[in-house]
Amino acid sequence: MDAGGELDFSSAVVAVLKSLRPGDVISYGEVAEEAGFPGAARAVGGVLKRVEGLPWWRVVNAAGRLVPGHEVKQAEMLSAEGVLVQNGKVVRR
DNA sequence: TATCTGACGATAG
DNA sequence: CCTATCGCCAGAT
Repeated sequence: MDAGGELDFSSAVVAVLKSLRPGDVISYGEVAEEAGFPGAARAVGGVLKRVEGLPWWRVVNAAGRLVPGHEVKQAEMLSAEGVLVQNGKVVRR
C-alpha cells in the first residue's frame, strides 16, 4: 500500500527532530543531512513551518540566527531549555 | 504537469 | 552589519 509517498522526506525530518533532546540545537542543513536529504535545507523549513507538533525552536540557520518572525519566542524556548542566546543568535558552549 | 513559493546556504557588494 | 543574487530541494496551488 502506498501510504502517501511524500512522507519519505517529511517523516525523515520529523524523525530527526524527535531524536533531538532538550537543550539541543541544530541547523536546517544539518537536519536535512541527518534525514538523508543533504541540500534540502529549504524543504526542512517548509516542513517545520507547515507541520505542527515539531520542536521548530531547536532549529536555527547555519549562522546560528533565530527564525525570522519567531525570534522572541524561539529565544525564549531555547533559553528555557538551557541554550544560551545572545542578540538573536545561538551560542554553543 | 507546470509554475511559484519559502522558518536555507553560501558568496558578493 | 545589511541587502542582493544564485543554487539547491520539497511542498503547495
